[in-house]
Amino acid sequence: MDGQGDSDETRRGEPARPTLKSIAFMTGLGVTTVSRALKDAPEIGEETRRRVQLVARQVGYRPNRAGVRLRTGKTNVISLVLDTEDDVTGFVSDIIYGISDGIADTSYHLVVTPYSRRKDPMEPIRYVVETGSADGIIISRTTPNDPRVLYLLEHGFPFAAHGRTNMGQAHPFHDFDNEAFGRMAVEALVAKGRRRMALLPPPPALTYHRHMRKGFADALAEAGLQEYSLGDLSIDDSIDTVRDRIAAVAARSGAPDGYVCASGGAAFALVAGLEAAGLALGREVDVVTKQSSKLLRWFRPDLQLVEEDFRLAGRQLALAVMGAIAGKSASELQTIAVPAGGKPSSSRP
Amino acid sequence: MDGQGDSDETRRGEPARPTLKSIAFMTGLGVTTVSRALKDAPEIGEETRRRVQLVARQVGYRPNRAGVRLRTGKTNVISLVLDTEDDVTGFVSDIIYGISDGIADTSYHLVVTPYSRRKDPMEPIRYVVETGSADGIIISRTTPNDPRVLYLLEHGFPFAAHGRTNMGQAHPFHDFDNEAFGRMAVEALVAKGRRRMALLPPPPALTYHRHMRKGFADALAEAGLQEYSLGDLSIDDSIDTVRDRIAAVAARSGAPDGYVCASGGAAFALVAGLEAAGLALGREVDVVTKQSSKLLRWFRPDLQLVEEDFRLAGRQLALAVMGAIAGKSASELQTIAVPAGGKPSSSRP
DNA sequence: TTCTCAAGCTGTAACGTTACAACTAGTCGA
DNA sequence: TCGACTAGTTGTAACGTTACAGCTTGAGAA
Repeated sequence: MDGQGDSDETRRGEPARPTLKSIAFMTGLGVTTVSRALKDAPEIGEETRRRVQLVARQVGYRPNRAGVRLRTGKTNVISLVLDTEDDVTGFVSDIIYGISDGIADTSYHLVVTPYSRRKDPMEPIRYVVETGSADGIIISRTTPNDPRVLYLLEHGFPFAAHGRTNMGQAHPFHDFDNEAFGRMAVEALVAKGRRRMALLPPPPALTYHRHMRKGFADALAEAGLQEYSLGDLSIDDSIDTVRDRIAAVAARSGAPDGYVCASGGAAFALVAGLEAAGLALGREVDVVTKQSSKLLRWFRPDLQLVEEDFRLAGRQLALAVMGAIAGKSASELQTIAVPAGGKPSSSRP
Repeated sequence: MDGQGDSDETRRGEPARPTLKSIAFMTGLGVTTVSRALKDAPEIGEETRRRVQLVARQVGYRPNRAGVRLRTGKTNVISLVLDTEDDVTGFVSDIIYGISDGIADTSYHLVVTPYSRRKDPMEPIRYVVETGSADGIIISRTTPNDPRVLYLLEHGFPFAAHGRTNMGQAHPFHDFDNEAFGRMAVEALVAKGRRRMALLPPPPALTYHRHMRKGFADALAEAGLQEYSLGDLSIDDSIDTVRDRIAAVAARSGAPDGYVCASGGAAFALVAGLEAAGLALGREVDVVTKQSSKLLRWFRPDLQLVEEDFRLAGRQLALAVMGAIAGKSASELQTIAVPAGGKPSSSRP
């Protein structure tokens, strides 16, 4: 509609969206004044400010994001970088809802930027930073020496990591206390009289593998027990792999009688493997697992569950990135969620 | 960095992002020519076009989204409007991955716009349309007379619905053939010798409730059977509600011996209810359910499963919105996924 | 030679916003 | 009376892009 002058109607008869210009016209002020008045700049007169804000509210003024972004570089976007191979258990949706919750009542939008683990994990990060398509990034599957974290720190780009690193540089993160989980899981098994403990851990590349393993190992040591190793098996292996490997292990003599499982999804496979070997939960063997979906509780009542709240994680991550964008120091933007309740619980009375 | 002239470095020493202007300078051409050359406009000379495109590729030119958006109104954004109360089973992540897949290699970004079912479902729709913050919208939980669809049609705003409507107006959608599911579920139960069938349906407000109910009813009629009604129970009820109500029903004499369940999440609760009443799957009773997560198959091997592919749904929805944005007619943008395999399958050999 | 036309290229303005430098009017002190 | 100052307001330019209306050049027709 170039050169059609200051019509306030578009072709289809919708009222044109109000701009600073139209508010300036209505109030008889200059565009600059209106802009400043709306953001409570100090050099605007009290009455003018109120008048402008009243009119703006009346006509439903919403700043044009493209205009702001072009002029200031501020995108009002947070980019969630996701691994699309992930997520057997569907915790991603909870994280998304959590983030949405965290950015509600702010001007931020959430953009989902996917990548495939099998391709280059740096690719989406570089894209966002180079094109400036977001003000901040949320990453997950954090590793101890994460190249994405390094890159983002080097470029001074605001971000928050789901999980910690081990690189000697502070950065915003939210994490679940997997060390505490590992410890309390073992303690619960010990309390049930189990002695031969195995851990089905997260993949070794991820930082929280170490946390969980430490909690697990510490508690074992305290109880004077040895770990029964499952080799390189991890919750990232396919469901069928986990089931078959566990079935094989469980059939041996001296097999574990207590399992700690790092994810709800893998717990299904783990239990299936145990049962394939003829073992019954709560009889020959016990399992403690983190649960993300509520469904696990219906799967086997004898499973010992520790809740991990991914909505909370999403909310915390949102707050952390926004803090980083606002320039807060990293040390203020680090949170760790402790496992709820203190004791794993089963749904068997 | 206003008024600093044509420096090609930013303060932090990063090379400035190339713009049309910088490419124009490098090639010695005008900005307009470069713009036209990059989009293969016909009035540009063959050699010039190639030269410009070469340089652009070399320097890694990416059009500035804010610039395009401000000038043309094109946002290159697709908005997925999600109900944050939803999703016990976590299928949302699969839809998101599917959409991501569908928009890969296009210039579209995916923005997640959440709302709460308990608040106004129109709110996010109006927001997107009024602020023009996306080129197209994907909605789910479609109802037969969906006010969102009406609004979007009236405003000529491109969208795709996950699920059909019944409003006598064609629009883009993707749907799962729930009628076929209902029918084949009953047939599978009949084949197992079950006679007293109950349906645990989607909430009555959603369109696919009717589809599933029709398939269910038709197959019942063909087999000369009557439905055992579960009253107003639906898969949107809480897990505990479903379990308790099913347990109560199952304890009656003449209780159903065959159940059709509309969602994987609810199946957990349904089975829990049956077992609480002392019934065993595959013995006194059989259950056919749609599965979204792969996990259901490990829950009870005797469950009869019909796979619904939500990644596919996401991909189709993405194609449908993009088609709508491109101005294709609605009739070309309607797809229905048929249940795979033809027969519900259990993991019991 | 002049005119017309097409091909190829260019400059200007505008989208909505904000940084910046300026301007106006009024107040106050000397 | 003047100058200095402050509070409040303003216009201009620019962010990167594209629509549009030109411009230039050379070829071909008359």
